[in-house]
Amino acid sequence: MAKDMSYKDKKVITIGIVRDLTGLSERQIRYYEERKLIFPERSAGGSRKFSFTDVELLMDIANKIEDGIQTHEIRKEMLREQKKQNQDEIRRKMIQGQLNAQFGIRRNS
Amino acid sequence: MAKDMSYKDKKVITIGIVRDLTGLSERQIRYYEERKLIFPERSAGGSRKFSFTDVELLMDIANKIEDGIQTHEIRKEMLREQKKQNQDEIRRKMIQGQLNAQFGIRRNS
DNA sequence: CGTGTAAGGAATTCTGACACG
DNA sequence: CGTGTAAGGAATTCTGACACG
Repeated sequence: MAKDMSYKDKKVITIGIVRDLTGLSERQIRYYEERKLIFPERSAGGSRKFSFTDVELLMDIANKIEDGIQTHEIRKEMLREQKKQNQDEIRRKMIQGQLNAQFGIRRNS
Repeated sequence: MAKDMSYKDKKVITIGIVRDLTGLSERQIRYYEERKLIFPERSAGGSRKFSFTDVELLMDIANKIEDGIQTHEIRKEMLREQKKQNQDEIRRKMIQGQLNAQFGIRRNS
């Protein structure tokens, strides 16, 4: 049922490692979280946990910042992409629903 | 040239996360390293860094320990597998070498 | 706006050792 | 042999704030 995440999306990397992986400062990483560009999870004790996807996203963000794009703009971009992907998802499911209605239940929702 | 490791083999997970992921105690994890069953890397400050592959291996190890197999046996098993894989690798390269000699250089060593 | 930094505290990790069995 | 635990210290991470611009 629930999308069961590959390694790439598992939140298991602490901020120090992310710093080493991206070359960004911890300050920058925390700031981008504050601006809602990334969403690390938390350990029981409160430490941030990132995924490889987050690491890649951070590098994209860093590039855009260097190009002078503001975090607010980056966030809006990301929301637009998110919205588009959601719509594609809905469309896909509707088409699948049509097929199911005509030809019966199929595997792979 | 150098095998460029997928996410699965990157050493980026600290011991606390590995503990949560495997259900093992930190003591057990450190002990299996001491017995040369796993080989975490180290951060600049000395903290262990594991990969997802290590995490999976640890779960296999834990199962074998439960079955009463000793760490020394597990290590020998692993060395045997390692050896076999190396031989397969050599064989593969030799065959590829033969092909190259007869039909010229090909992509994908 | 984006980032550096010093501050103080809490969580994390490390090693070597004693214990049990 | 494999694992728990208390011990002391060092490395890691956290938050809120001041600074600059």
